[in-house]
Amino acid sequence: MPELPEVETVCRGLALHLPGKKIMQVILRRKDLRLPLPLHMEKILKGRVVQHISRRAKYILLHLDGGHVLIVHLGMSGAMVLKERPPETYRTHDHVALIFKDGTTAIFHDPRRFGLMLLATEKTLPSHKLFSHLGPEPLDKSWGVTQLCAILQSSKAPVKSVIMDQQKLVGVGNIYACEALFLAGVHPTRPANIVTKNEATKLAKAIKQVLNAAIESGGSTLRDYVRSSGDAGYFQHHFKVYGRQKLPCLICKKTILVIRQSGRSTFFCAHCQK
DNA sequence: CGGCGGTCCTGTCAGC
DNA sequence: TGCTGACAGGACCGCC
Repeated sequence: MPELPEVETVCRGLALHLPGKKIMQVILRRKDLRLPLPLHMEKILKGRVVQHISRRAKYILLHLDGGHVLIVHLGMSGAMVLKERPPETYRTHDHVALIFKDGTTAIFHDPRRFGLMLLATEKTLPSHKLFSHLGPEPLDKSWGVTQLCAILQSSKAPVKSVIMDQQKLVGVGNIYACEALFLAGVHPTRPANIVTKNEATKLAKAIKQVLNAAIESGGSTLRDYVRSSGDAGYFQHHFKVYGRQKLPCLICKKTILVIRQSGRSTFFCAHCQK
C-alpha cells in the first residue's frame, strides 16, 4: 500500500481541488471493501461540501460540513483519482465515485479491497476504533529520538517490527522501514531494546528523512499506486535497499540480502547494517 | 501481555 | 502457451 508518503501525496492532490466543492452524486459500485461501506453513506454524503482534507497515519480524512468526516484508507492497492468529469465507463475495481457539482469526480479504486471508506464525525473521530490506538506522527516536530528510544526500549521484538507498529509510530510500512534502517546502519532483526541511543538518533533522523524525501518525489509507484492526479510517484528510483536483493550495496558493494520477517520481505546489507 | 502467523482479495510474474 | 504457486505497499484477529 501506499505508506505515509503516498497517502500524504494523495491528500495534497485532493486538497488542491476538493475544498469548497459540493457532493452531488455518490455512486456505489461495490460495497464489500475490507469493511462494508456504511449504511446510508449515500444519503449522508449527498449535498455535503468539502471543508478541508487532512491525513492521520495512513488514513485520508475528508472533512465535510455539518461535522461529518469521510475516512478513506487505501489498503495495499487503493487509489483516489480525480477526474474533471464523470467517466463514461468505470474500470473494474472502481468501487466508489463522488461526483461534485462542477463535474469533478473522485474515484476510489482498489483491486484487492483491503482499503475502506467509513464515516465519522469530528466528535467521534478521536475515539473511533481505527484511530484511538494510533501512535504519534513521525513527521511531527514533537516526535524525535526521545520518543523513538522510548518505544524501542519497551520491546524485544525486531527493531523493524517495532517501527512498523502503528500503535507505536504511524505511517512507516515495509518499504520505508527497510530504507530507514539502511540509512541508519541498523540491522532489521536487532531486538529493539538493544538499539543504542546513538543508533536511535540516526534512525529517528533516517525515518524523517526518507519519509520527507518520498513526499518530495510524490511517493513511490511499484504496481498500482497513483497520485490523485493519476500520475505515478518517483521515489522508487531512490530506493537504496528495497527490492535490490542480489544487487550490490550502493555503499560497500556487498550483496543486498532478503529475508522474511513476520511474513514480510526485509531487504538489507549485512555489512552496512549491524 | 507481547509477538507471530494466518487471513482478507486480486493481479502479476517466475518457473515448470 | 498455460497452469500453479509465491508474492505484493496493510492491518485485524486469534493463538501461543
